[in-house]
Amino acid sequence: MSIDSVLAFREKHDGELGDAALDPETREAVRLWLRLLSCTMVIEKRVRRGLAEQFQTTLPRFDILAALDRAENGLSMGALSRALLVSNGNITGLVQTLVRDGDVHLTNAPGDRRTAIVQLTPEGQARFRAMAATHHGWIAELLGGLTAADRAALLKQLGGLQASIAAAGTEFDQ
Amino acid sequence: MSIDSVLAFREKHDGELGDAALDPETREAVRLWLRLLSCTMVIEKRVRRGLAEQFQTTLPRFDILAALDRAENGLSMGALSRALLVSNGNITGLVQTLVRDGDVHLTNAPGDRRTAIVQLTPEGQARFRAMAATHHGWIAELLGGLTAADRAALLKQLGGLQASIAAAGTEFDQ
DNA sequence: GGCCGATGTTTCAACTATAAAATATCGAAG
DNA sequence: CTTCGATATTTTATAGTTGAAACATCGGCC
Repeated sequence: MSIDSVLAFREKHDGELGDAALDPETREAVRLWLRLLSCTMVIEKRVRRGLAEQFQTTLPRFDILAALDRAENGLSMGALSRALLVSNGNITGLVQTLVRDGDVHLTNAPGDRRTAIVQLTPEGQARFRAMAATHHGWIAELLGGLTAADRAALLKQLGGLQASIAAAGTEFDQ
Repeated sequence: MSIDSVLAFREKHDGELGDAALDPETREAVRLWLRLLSCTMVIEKRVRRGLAEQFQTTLPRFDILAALDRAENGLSMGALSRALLVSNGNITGLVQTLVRDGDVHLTNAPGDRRTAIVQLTPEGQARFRAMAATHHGWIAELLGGLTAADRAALLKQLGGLQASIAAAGTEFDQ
């Protein structure tokens, strides 16, 4: 199945929720959510496939390397977990495989024997930067059909969505 | 960790990719992709948590029920796989648990003994519709901070993104 | 010094997910 | 009819993912 046919299918069924009586505002919100999800999943699939085929690695491993490359002096397990929005236990397993492969190494945080600091090895950093360049190319390709103005507008609207989500989140907390 | 802090972290690091020399257009495209991913993941997490806590079910199972509720006369395994963008083998396992729980049943396609047709049972449909109503409420809540105009604009822009992805996809195919 | 709630990490069971190989059936060409 | 490429599904091996429980350590408080 091509990416085309996926989008065609999604588009065809987009919004046909079978909800007899549904407030139009809610209906539109759900429609928006389904489209957001569809876009994300298709791009994610493309990246996942590329990482597997060209670099024999996986997206979660790549994500960890990316987070570590951004951080100057490594990150703790907990910080990685929060940065990538995944559970603590998940990070433990992923970091173990990265240690095995020589991409990262673990040290103790000075003065706190609980926290383990994960850092890129030089080889890990080199491997990551090669992958990142290719990865950025895929993204540029997938998003290349939009004009720079389109991309800027979408970025801004998504910023508004983040704010909306955050506002809903604070309501839960109270 | 609250949803707030997730977004705060993502926002803080958004775009800081550590890529020394990177074409500004590509850099912006990657920034857009990260923000898209962040929004999707946070919403998905909220839905996943709600389904687990309030209905003791999971997002993939809900997705299958939703696809079947949309389709009038059931869907084949393959059609479900394509509709949900997941692998065939995955569908097999998920449908098995839904059959066990009495939400769906399987019949043979008339005239083709290869294809199995999955259909909602009356109980499955009733359970799904109750969940869907609550689900729509969560979405409306998370997206409620946007104006109707914002949502419409975002929907349209994401349509453009789908077109861009599809265009990139056809290039791969050739 | 010793308790003890809070914090950081790992372990565990259950579930999702994929690609590739295996199985079953179809349908048409000979 | 029967062979054979194509299609639909399941099986298998490997990896990700979660929440909750278990474990380890911290840091204040008495």
